[in-house]
Amino acid sequence: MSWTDERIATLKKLWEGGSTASQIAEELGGVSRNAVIGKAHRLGLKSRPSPVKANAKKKAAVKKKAAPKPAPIRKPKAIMTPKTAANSPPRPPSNAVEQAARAAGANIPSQPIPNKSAEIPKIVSIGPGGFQRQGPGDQQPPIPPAPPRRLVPAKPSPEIADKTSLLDLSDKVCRWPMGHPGEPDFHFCGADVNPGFPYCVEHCGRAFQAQLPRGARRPPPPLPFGGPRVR
DNA sequence: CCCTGATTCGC
DNA sequence: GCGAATCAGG
Repeated sequence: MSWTDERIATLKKLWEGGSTASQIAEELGGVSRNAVIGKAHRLGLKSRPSPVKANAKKKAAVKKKAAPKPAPIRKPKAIMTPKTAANSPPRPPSNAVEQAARAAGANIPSQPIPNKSAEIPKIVSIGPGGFQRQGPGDQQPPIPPAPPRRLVPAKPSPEIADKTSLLDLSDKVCRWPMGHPGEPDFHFCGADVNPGFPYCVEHCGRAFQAQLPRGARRPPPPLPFGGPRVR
């Protein structure tokens, strides 16, 4: 079978549609899975989740078949025969020079990723209004021209304007977190605390299982998150 | 073992 | 250009 325009179009469609090479081959008929993959690559379309390529962890000195195969058996395409060619004996690479050259020069990493020496958890300081203060070592010279970035409003966004920030916490306000840390509008409840508790009455109801009154003495409630801080 | 895609290289 | 053979991860 030859690759007619129509067949190529089908290949493209299915390939980009997410079908596996096997499925495509079956759909097209008359071609093997390998043929499909080979054609796909030749067409330039590629890069679909490959089990092999997904990881570029360990460098594998890929040695290909320089192995002298006495009987190059080309089998009929329709037949899949289990192949067992374990070539353990060291084979003399007939193209050793080529391989050496390839190993030496041809394989240059296309991307020398500028590694930022790992990502160190940075301690940031939040200024009034929720701005993130810049530390002495935080300067980033390489942004001289005005970045197309949108400027932060002079006053805190309405979203969090009235919200209780970390710095607003005290023994008198409810520390119940609203939202999740890292979210833009993460804040704390901030309502008046239920005396003796880190939360307001409402959130005490959520933090502490209502269980209870047993004797005169109020048993200590189940401790949430390590328990209320007593100061 | 099966599956997958990637790659090589004789044709 | 084609695709079998082979590799290698899931």
